[in-house]
Amino acid sequence: MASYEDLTSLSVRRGFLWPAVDLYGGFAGFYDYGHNGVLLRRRWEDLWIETFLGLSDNYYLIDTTTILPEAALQASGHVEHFTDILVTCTRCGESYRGDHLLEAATHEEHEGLTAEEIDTRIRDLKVRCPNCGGVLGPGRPFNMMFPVGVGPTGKDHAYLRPETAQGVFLNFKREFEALRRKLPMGLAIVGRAYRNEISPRQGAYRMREFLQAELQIFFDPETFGDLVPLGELSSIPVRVAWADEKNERGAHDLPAKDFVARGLPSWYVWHLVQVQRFYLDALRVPREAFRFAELDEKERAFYNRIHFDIQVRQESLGGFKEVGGVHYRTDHDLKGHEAGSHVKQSVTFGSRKLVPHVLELSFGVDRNAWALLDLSYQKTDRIVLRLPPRLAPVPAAVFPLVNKDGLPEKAESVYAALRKRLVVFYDDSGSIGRRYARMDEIGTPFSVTVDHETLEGKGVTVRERDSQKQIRVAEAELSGLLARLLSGEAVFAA
RNA sequence: GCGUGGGUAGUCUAACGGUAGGACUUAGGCCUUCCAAGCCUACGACGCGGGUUCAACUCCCGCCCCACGCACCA
Repeated sequence: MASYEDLTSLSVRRGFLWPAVDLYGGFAGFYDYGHNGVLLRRRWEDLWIETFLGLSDNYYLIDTTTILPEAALQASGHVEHFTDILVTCTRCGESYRGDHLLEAATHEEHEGLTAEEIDTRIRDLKVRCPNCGGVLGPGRPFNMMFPVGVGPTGKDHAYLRPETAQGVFLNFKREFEALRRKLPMGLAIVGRAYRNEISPRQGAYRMREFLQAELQIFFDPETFGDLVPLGELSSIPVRVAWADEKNERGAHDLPAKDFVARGLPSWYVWHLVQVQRFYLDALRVPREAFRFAELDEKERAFYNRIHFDIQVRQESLGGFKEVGGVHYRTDHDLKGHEAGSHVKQSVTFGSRKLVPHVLELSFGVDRNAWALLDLSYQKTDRIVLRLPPRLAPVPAAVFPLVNKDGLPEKAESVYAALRKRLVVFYDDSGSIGRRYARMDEIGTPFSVTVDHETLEGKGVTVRERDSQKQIRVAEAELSGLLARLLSGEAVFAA
């Protein structure tokens, strides 16, 4: 159980993350990572890459620019759909989306109007503030994308990318050739994206600059289901909250085949199962703290036909919170870029000529890192981060039991040998108990102590974080055993 | 963006219109044969800017930042 304050305090004290630029009073929506935060995040990324690129031998990582010219984001639909005209009441100060006000007054769609057009219609229709009846002020455009002036004149309009996905779509044809024209093809990016959030909140949850890990899978909708057959997965229970249950606190289990019975494509359900495995088995998220949440048509982004959020229940954020999503984007993006660029995006695969469809597995890296901190946090007489061993920033530490009798020298040589294979931390300050406690706070699963018996050739002790129990291990077997404990090949048995 | 509450060492917290105190942490030392022990020492703070005042951490104004509620979240 971790309160928001518990986690921010620990994060700052132990070098995970904190508000950016706090030297100058802070910068809302931006966070910096310290040494342990970066290690945690990178271990999550490694596991993500291993898991999701491992779904096929034709899935790869690419890397693309974070600044995109207006034309590309026009074609993707972001320039239009990302800009809202906001209107503020001059009396009570409430803000509204101009198109929503007009829609309520006329029951007609008013998409894509300029601020001036909205002002004119509000005046003509005598629309007043729905809250207090006051006079509405002038409309002003608000774009969720950060504009960037490129070149000496700044006249070449560009934006910081609002999602990594567009970088993949822009490179689809290049990679389809380079990867020798095979479907399905998966292209992933782990990189930064930027959104000018109106009010960033809750630490790493809603930021203006954040890390995404996204895999775009290009496939032929006619055959994809045969390539990833549900088979024995069809009876696997999947945690879900349907759109009409989204406000409920929990979720229920439903066999995968029942999702298909409800009309979802079997290949989509197959990927839900894989994502759930990643959370439950690899990240060790407790079953009751995980769920997919269905989004109905009103909640979905303009490009998604099927959309389930991936949610993790976090005490510090007040319940289930989105950490990712599984999005069926159809051929929306490639068709959009085909129309915008006048470059054909259709390809020939087998006997079919088609514009491939896209399934997007999208994850917020910062949100996932935060969720891990939240779920791992345990406070009794001391604080312990019960991270899965593989995700711990520092997997092992080495201490001399006392600083005399040649123990520090021996411990340093054990440390020197271990660090050739692992990230290890050496500490000889304070009492032995204090050193264990320090490692517990950053989630280090195993601590090695050199004592007097070590000098007699009786090996070292290995202490496990969660049980505080110890086993004695011969020096020659130490690094091999630690490696097996971390990978999960061996279990700690005291 | 609106409203409410708030901002004092790394963390948690106290007080005051006149020398900003403690606890924990950290570093060094003594001691120590396994879970934040004890003793000594040291480092370290009033979010930023302006105003009032002989004097402002304290009062006033503006800004920044944080939490919560509303709105927003393609």
